[in-house]
Amino acid sequence: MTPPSGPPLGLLLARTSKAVGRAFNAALAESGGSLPIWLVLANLRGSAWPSQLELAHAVGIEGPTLTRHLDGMEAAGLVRRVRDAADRRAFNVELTDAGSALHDRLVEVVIAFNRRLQTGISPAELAALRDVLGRLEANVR
Amino acid sequence: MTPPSGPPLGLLLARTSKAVGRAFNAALAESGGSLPIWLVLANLRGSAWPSQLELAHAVGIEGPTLTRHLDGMEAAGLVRRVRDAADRRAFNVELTDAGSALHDRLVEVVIAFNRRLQTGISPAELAALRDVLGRLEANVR
DNA sequence: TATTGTTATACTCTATAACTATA
DNA sequence: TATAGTTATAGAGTATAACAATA
Repeated sequence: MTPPSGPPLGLLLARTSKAVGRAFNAALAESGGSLPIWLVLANLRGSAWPSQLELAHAVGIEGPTLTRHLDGMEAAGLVRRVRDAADRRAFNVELTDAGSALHDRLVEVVIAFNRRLQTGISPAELAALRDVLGRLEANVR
Repeated sequence: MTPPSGPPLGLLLARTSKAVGRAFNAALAESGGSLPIWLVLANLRGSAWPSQLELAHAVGIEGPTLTRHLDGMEAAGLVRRVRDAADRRAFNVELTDAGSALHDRLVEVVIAFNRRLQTGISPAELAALRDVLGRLEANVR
């Protein structure tokens, strides 16, 4: 018999992710980023998206929410919306040089954050964590 | 040598907690709750708080944010703010019967959610998860 | 003066519904 | 009619700064 230990797992997870999420956001903000900006940048770098909506869902948000972020990012000179020649309803979203540069900086930030986050945690523990996290997500899907 | 495996841990954690957090909120909402409401209720049941600010910090928010939640909860008849006789600046926040009843219902929701969340995950894995989660939080503090 | 809590205000992230322009 | 994306609007959760009442 294993007795229940401490707060419910959901609460523990919420608390941890709140703390980690805040620290992550703060780290990104220091370099001029944010979590959604980084997600968009990371999904843009390397992949071409057939539509903004698919990009949005890859990021985990709805279309209008992506529009808002892209508006801000375009105003900041990070991305460009180019009309698709074949289907003039669609846009191809492209990284500008500034967008690529920010992406590169944020990658460094993410790597450093990751290193800090993982301090004192063994590779085996990390692998187990990844595995269990994946199963938790599947359990609520 | 253990090669890097998959997305950065921070991203994985963000994604998992987003998914789990949404499902958790949805489960609480079905019974008329929300994450902050549940946190306030859970912290109120059992403990007496010397000040609202300490309650706020126990919940993980600032004073004015708690004021907002308490306003809503008081309007919904879940809590009562009673002036402290000894220090008339302070309020004692008390659960009403409706607040206690909601707390009881939400406890059930939380237990059920927890059960769903933990499906197929062994006690040893859960214990390891709790441990690692705690260390992750400490690493960013 | 210091503290408790509220008010005023604003920001970020999110969503749904209605609209425009293409197809 | 259907689809890609935007605009309009709204709501939840959060914070900081200024304030009132009390100590």
